Amino acid sequence: MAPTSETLTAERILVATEEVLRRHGPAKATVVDVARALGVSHGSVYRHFRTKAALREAVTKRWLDRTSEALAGIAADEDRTPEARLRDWLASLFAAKRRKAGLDPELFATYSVLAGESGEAVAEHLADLTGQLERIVRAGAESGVFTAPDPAAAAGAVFHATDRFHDPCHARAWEQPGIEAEFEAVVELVVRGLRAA
Amino acid sequence: MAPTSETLTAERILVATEEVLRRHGPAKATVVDVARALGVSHGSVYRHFRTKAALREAVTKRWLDRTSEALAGIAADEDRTPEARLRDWLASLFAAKRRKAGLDPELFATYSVLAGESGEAVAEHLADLTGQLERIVRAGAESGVFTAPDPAAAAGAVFHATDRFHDPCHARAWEQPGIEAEFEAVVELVVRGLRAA
DNA sequence: CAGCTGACAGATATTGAAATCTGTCAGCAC
DNA sequence: GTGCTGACAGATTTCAATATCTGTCAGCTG
Repeated sequence: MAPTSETLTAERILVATEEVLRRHGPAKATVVDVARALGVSHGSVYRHFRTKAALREAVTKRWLDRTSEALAGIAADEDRTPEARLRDWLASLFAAKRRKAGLDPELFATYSVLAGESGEAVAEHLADLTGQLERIVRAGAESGVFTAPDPAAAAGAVFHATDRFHDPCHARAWEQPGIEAEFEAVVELVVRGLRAA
Repeated sequence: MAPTSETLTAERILVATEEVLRRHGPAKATVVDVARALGVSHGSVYRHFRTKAALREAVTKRWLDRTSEALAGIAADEDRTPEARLRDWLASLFAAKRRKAGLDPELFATYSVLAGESGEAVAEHLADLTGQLERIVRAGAESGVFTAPDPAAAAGAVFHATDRFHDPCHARAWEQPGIEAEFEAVVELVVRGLRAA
């Protein structure tokens, strides 16, 4: 790593940390590695992040936020019907997770470990995602195509019912044949459950 | 362990293995330990189980079968409505898992590890459970209270939609406050999804 | 003085030698 | 003969010594 002479910023540290995690994996990535990659002493890294855990959590947050952004657009697209948005949102979430897990399993495993450590960042991320779902469910309830006395609870139920297709602990199942059909069947069941009686 | 002079049977070995697993955990339980507990040489254990993996799989199978049996009664109770049976079945499965995980977390973790190793036994167990669900769904479809063109697929969807409440990888969530409400919301969504349109 | 360095203490990880385990099998005992 | 033993080879695990890492801070540098 060329020790560039730019100012050392939190941003540059995060980029370098991602690279170190990609190369070494979560167990072997050290703060010293990150400092070495940046051509600085490891003491300097601690000037920007109080602990190694904080650094890892910041990296995790960036990674999770990237997923949320792509989905926010679908949730907010008021031109489409709530059911179409819901199906698209769930399919996009599943596709994104599956693609990441399939393309670079080691990196995905790395981030899964990080996510397991970063309770706070993950909780925020999940709240963000169910918030997006709630927006769709609420739109459906208001236009009368969904029945949902409590849109927040219904959004949570939809999210949990599709856990198998977005929770990293099920990543191995995403490569199995027939997973697409399983996904379609669950989405069908969930959408039917939301529809106005 | 008293070296009883009874004949060495597969059954006795399995009981001893469960005890060793309970005491030592999955990582440290050895075939030598099992033999020592029985007061025999470890060569004798290999007379009944070809490999350590086979022994562990047999123990896992017994454990899984115990869960299935309790639920089979609910699924087969033709005197009750399909919806009542379905709700009861799902609640019983969740309650059983939660109780086991909460009562003795280490033992539960032990069996979760074993289950992760024993692909074959687990696949059979899952097929058994979805078979029970299919029986309930089919009864509902035949009596007209459920709409399910493909009862097997619908049963699979119900099972996967409730993954969060029976898959061991979610065990930590089962202790959190509000999990009961989450469960109720998902079951409600699923039951509504099955009901005749 | 603002930002960085590098040495330090205590905690954690690595390493390689020694101990234990898995799976086999020739032979003992009943 | 049937069922068990115990020694064995190769693989795996343990353990303690060694090395590295985390987090701090006094002091250097520009």
